[in-house]
Amino acid sequence: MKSYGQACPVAHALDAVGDRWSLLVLRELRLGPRRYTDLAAALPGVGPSVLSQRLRDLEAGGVLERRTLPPPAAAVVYALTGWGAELEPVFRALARWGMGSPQPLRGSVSADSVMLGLRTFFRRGAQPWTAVVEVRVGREVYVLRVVDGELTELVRGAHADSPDVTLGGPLTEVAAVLAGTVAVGSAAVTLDGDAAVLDLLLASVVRSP
Amino acid sequence: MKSYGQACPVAHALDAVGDRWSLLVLRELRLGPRRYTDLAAALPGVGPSVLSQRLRDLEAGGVLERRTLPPPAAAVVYALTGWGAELEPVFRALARWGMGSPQPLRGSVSADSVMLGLRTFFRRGAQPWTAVVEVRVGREVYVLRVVDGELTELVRGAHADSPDVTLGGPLTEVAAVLAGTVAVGSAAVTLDGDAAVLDLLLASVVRSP
DNA sequence: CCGCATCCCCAAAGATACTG
DNA sequence: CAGTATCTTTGGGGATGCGG
Repeated sequence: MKSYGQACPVAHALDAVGDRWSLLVLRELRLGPRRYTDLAAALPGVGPSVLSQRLRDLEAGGVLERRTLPPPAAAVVYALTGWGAELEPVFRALARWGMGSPQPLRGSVSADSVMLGLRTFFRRGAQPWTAVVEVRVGREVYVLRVVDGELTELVRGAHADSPDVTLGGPLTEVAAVLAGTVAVGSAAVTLDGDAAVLDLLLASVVRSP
Repeated sequence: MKSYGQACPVAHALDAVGDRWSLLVLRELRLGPRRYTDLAAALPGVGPSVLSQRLRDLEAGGVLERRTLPPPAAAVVYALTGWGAELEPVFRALARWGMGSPQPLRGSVSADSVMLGLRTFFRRGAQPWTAVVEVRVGREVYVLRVVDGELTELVRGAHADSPDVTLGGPLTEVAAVLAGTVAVGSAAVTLDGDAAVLDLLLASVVRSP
């Protein structure tokens, strides 16, 4: 796409990530590297040519990088660069603004989306706590680490450290629990480990302001 | 443009303001309402049909509103709605990210852009201060109000209150002064009023972190 | 003038098929 | 699995023109 031709930093940012699908591709990488096929599956309607075009543009723009994993994995993954990872405040601001929409959100919900909601609305609470929480939704596994009340890590995939608590269940149930809509006891979810840690987590997710 | 069809709040936000030119149109409204012709002039390359299309879409989406001023003005202006004004954190995040680009910003600089840089990087300092600053660049006039160290207002156009200090001059000179690149004394700018207030302002604009 | 609508042309997106 | 090739459709860029 053509550049806006303005020195304004907003225009410059949009030159880099303003194309259709670009920010959604990058959103998919917020929880870790993904393969081409994963991206295509997570972005219904994108079309293979547009996706590969975006991946090339974003790589050329220094926002993401293409990594070829060594054998025997022998797979290609796309990951955010340092500059790309700095888009986090942009995603937070966009997500908060989108949540405040007068019109309701419609469409399908993904597991990633549920987990990223935690990152968007996580607030450090009054008393610092430290824990590792594992969330298993469908066949996806996520790990989040809180150190001194700060969310320091939220990634897709299993983790080296054993979690203090594990929450598992179908997407809608886990989403309801994490959104605070349904209590843990009355939802069709499994809970292993320290239930108090999960309460601390839920208390740290503030969606109102 | 077609919806992304995802319930993700980021996707929903992009459904509303993700079209080409949309966010730049809204950026033009951050400092106050503008007319169609002003928008067209501020966005070189947009084309009248696309601009009016965007204005209609954004109005239908509840992001901006079309106002017909009463006679004798009898002009049409476009202004942000309440929800549209809440895009401010998105612009701040995008601008900060754009400034951190590994590639240099190229293109033309506008007076609005210079003033918005102040809003993007303004930080409340250690000691609170209160003042009204007027900036005259070219034939544009801007007024910014600081109350207790907080930037409470930054608008285009003259203001009712008389300013404590007025900075004036050509675009490049004023931009250099406000960016801290050039000292006030050695720039081709005029300064009327309390020079200490301008120093306080410049000290409140922190671009590094 | 200001605020668009129309028209034409090209570039980009969507969809499908296919290949190293 | 990771894309490319191809085709069709849609949308953007640019110029002109018209009504208020």
